[in-house]
Amino acid sequence: MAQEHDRSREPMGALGQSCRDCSLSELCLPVALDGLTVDELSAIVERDSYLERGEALYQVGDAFQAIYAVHSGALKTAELAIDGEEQIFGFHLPGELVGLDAINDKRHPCSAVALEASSVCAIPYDQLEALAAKIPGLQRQLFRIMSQEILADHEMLHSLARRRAEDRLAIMLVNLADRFGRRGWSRDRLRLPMSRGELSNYLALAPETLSRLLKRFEQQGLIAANGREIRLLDRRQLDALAGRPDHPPGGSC
Amino acid sequence: MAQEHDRSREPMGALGQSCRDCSLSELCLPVALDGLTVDELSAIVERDSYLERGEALYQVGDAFQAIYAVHSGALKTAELAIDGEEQIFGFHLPGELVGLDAINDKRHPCSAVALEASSVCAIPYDQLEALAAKIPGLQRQLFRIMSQEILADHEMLHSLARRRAEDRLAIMLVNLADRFGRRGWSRDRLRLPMSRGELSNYLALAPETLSRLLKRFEQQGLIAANGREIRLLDRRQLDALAGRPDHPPGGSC
DNA sequence: CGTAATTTTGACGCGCGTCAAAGCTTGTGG
DNA sequence: CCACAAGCTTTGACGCGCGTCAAAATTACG
Repeated sequence: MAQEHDRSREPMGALGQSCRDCSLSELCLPVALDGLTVDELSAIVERDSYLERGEALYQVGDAFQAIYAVHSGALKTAELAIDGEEQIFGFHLPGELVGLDAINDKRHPCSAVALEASSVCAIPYDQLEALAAKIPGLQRQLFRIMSQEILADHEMLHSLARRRAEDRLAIMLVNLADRFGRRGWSRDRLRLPMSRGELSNYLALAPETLSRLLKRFEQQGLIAANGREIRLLDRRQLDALAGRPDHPPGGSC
Repeated sequence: MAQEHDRSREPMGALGQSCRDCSLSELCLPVALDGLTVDELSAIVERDSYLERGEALYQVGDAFQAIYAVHSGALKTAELAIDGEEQIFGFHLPGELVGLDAINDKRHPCSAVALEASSVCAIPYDQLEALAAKIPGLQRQLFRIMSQEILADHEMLHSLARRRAEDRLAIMLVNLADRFGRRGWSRDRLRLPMSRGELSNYLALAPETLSRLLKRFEQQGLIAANGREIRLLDRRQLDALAGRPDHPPGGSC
């Protein structure tokens, strides 16, 4: 549960199915909950369920029963716009939570779909709420996580709305690198879990524009791209494009 | 998104200074908390503090101590971008909460400034958290409010990012009308609390573009604008532009 | 290995930002 | 109560970033 320990580059190490150290880290991480709490939390968490590429964890309008912690793989949340086009709301990497936006009206406002073979833990919301009422540390932690999501959304919101395409891509790349980095992967080498089309969709760009930008970044020596493999070669300049003077870990999106 | 109960159309009724029914309505409204809870909540809420136009409730980086419920007037939350430009994150109308994005790292990530003479109630966060631990209904309510904010942000995010200027303005107008409407004001006649510059800033438009759009909307008979007074003349068409088939209440921004 | 889907490349056009300047407010001091 | 200044808001002219359309090149997958 400690942050930033430099894990092996093996995705999940030898932890296998146990939810304790992987998927729940978002809940346990920032302020270490004590062992008893973690045990109680583990007790209500349902065993991993597996999703194939393209399989939905839930659909728009489904009744809200649980929030989910991504264990391995990656998900996208999306809805269909009026014109029938998919609109991607966010990507969810291992260790992150999905479904927080459904608490209010007890229905999922978007679908969650696996980008690749993935596994997730379900945390039944009723029980989580009850447990949070019993354990102040957990309640606090939940408030923090939600606050963090609100903040990250605000930042993404304004990045997307008023930065140029170039900046948005830089923001996205360092954001992903940081989020993978937080889970123990390399901070300057990443494998994108989403297609170019999905990425451009999320960034509100035409796929063509994204393609051209990646090429330009490569020509400028900022990155090296090979399919979904991306290496960040000039982190300082990318950070500058992304509008951060130094590089504190970014928010989630 | 709160749900559509039809209150009296008088702005604040005769409630005067009492925080009980006005500023805290966001906390009490959707699922009525019982009387005892509301009393306990009222007990920890600090008396209204008044802000003049342009006065800051808090600044970027200030220590987080309380969340605030807008009682009257209106606030904007904003930060200064790298280039020195102000970037407006959101507007906060009577009955809405400000400061939820500061829970996570105990510092305000943006400033909150009064758009006009305003009054707010401070709700000390430590005490709120303690009370929420004691009263499950309140905890649940807080989770709901935060979830709602996350959802509303997601919606605004994608509105701003991938809709045309025209659509964004329509979205904003119906959004504001709904939010005022929820507080008992007219749903087709509103007085903007923010300047054109602030509105265009929030919508990520040039002020000139906003001006031209308003003119066009007027020529098309969608609205009647006179300074900050706006009348929505063709709600159906505005909803269509905003991308809603019918008009469910919009999110907050 | 063939077919479909994805990604890349090029040509072109439009929406919206930018610059400049003219109204139009709002506030302050004489 | 008017004069002048310092905003705001509007209007017009112009250019560029990025979307759109079309087609080639590459990759993914049965």
